[in-house]
Amino acid sequence: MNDKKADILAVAKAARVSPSTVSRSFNHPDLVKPSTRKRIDRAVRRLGYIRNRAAQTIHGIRSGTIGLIVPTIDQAIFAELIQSFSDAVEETGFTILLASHGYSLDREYALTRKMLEHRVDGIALIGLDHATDTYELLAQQNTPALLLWNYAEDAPLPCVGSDNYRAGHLVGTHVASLGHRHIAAVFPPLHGNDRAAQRLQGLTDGLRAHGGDPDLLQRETPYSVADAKQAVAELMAAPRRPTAIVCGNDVLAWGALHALARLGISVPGDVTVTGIGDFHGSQDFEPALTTVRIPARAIGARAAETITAMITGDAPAQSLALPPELIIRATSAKAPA
Amino acid sequence: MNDKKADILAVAKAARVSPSTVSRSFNHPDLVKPSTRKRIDRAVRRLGYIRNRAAQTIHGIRSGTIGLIVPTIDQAIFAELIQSFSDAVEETGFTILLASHGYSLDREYALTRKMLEHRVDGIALIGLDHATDTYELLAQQNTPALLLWNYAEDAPLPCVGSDNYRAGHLVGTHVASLGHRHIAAVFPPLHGNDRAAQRLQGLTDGLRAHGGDPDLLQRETPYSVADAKQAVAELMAAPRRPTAIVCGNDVLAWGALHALARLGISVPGDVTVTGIGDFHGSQDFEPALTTVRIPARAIGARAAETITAMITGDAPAQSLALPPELIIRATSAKAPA
DNA sequence: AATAGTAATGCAAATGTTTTCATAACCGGG
DNA sequence: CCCGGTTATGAAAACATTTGCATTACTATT
Repeated sequence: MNDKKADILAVAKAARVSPSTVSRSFNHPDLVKPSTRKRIDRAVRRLGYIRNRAAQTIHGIRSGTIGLIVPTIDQAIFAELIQSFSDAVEETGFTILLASHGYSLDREYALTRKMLEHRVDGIALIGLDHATDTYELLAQQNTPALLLWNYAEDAPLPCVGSDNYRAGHLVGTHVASLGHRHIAAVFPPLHGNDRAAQRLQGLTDGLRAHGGDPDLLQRETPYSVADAKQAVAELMAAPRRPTAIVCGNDVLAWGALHALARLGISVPGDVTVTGIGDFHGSQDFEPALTTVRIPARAIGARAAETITAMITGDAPAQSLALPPELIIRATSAKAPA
Repeated sequence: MNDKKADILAVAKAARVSPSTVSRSFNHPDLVKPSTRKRIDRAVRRLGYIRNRAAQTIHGIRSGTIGLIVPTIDQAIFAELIQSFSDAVEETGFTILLASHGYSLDREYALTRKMLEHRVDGIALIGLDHATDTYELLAQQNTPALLLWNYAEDAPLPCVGSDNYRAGHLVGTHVASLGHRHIAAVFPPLHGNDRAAQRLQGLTDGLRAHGGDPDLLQRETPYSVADAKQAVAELMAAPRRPTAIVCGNDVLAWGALHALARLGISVPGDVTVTGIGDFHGSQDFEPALTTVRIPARAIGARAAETITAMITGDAPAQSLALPPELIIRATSAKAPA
């Protein structure tokens, strides 16, 4: 109704008390007499007053926001992570300031700055690999910061996530132990994506660890079912077909599976396919996908706990490893003779 | 380095100018002499000063944030929408304050309040169906508000999206025109989800419009591949099998397709399957999914344009309809005789 | 060299809260 | 009825900026 937005002074006047009392009635209700509190509440409702967090924030009071900077939102797995992080964080009253940088570490730096301008109470980044500027900025501003998704003992900041090297290693040994020797790796671009790079490294080490020196064909593919499908179709058209296709993530694996279905190639009879991630849907794919489970929901939830604890100072910053787990389903089998 | 965070006064002192000049050097650089600007910049860098948007905001300056409240993030289609909205919005310098309410309109109201406390410059909600409290709040605070995803002429606020009734209608007439008479509708829960409800209504109207009174079996299923797969498996075990399964969205359709693959039922030979949404991956599914395209990316981008225009006052608020489009691929065919 | 005009800067008030300290109101006991 | 002790409230300073107005410093013109 009123053109000007109601402020605490207007409420005070309407309730015939001082601004201080109104403020107290919000922040320390027990300090104000129930009857006046009621009067204030009525005034608040009548004027449609909404507290101004910006004004509180300049008093050193927490802004109630946590910055979350991700490479991209539009990916099954990050969506799941963001969801669980956001849920857990909201429970403690925080709101998320979200931004995505599209795998550019420079943009990530700029976004981090912007988050700090907004005086977020904490900030979470995906992965371990960030611009040194970003690390310096975070260190200097001493805003609680947390790395999500990856885990490494020697990370420069506390981190909550899975060891992606280990995830790759798990599929490497699995595939090698099934006797596969001609293997194609279908991975997303490695640039600015430490997760993928580590998985690939783990994979090759895992394959080698099992003895022999398997023939590993590497194939870089954008993150999409369509691209993976296309890539695998080409792969199978080549003279020397791989007997196993290991994919950098489940989406790529889905693409591979569709390509093979289209070509009438039997999975896992003729070729083995594996993913990494265990996204929604992989379990119920036909055939069900063998993959490595990265516990996205758990990571989001635990990360939220960790960062809120860092903010409130309730607990010291503490890294947390949520181990990946090999899940053998119906797309992997012994290599054909 | 410094324990206390640097403020504009510290910068002013370090650059031996007044705070006003520092402020101006940020906001109206043309008003300050290049040489002093340089001096200030050096001081800023040396002290690691970061502007405090909270302090600016209480001057009526925009907060530079836009609130986005969605039912859930962890869904292919919303993730895509959030991504494109966020990209477009970031381009104009805004940052997104994100929250999800899990299909509870009460929580949505509470979140809206919280966003207003943060003094977002604008606020976007998904769908047309909201608590009257929410509408009143928005009206009273006269914060620019926008409804995303759905389109309706008579919406109580400007909206940018697709007509979901029409989307349902498109598949209804398509399926009916193929001669199907025994049809199963696999839809998510309708409660608090006007999109799904409108699609279903459109579907039944579309089916009827084509003459005859087809036998429509309705089946409510949570939003997941697993649940849909299960539901369709049960559906096909029943004595009287449907010849077409129309799904409320593509994820459900994927589940249906997997169930049918598992049962060895031919698609589209024995049964037709349709989705709604045209998510990433539907095109490359094997067989490729017949669906209705809801242009999520376009909606996000146009919505971002619209709301930033509302905020800056550059253009009057304007609803925008992005029409859904029937995409016939490989999962739909004439009903078997 | 004085002056007008402009460019650059500083001063101080204002923004919407919270909080410390001070004061006023109240309550029961002597 | 007064007094000590709570309990409830108010006044004013503080928070980190921006901005209108005033002032100072230049520049160019006469």
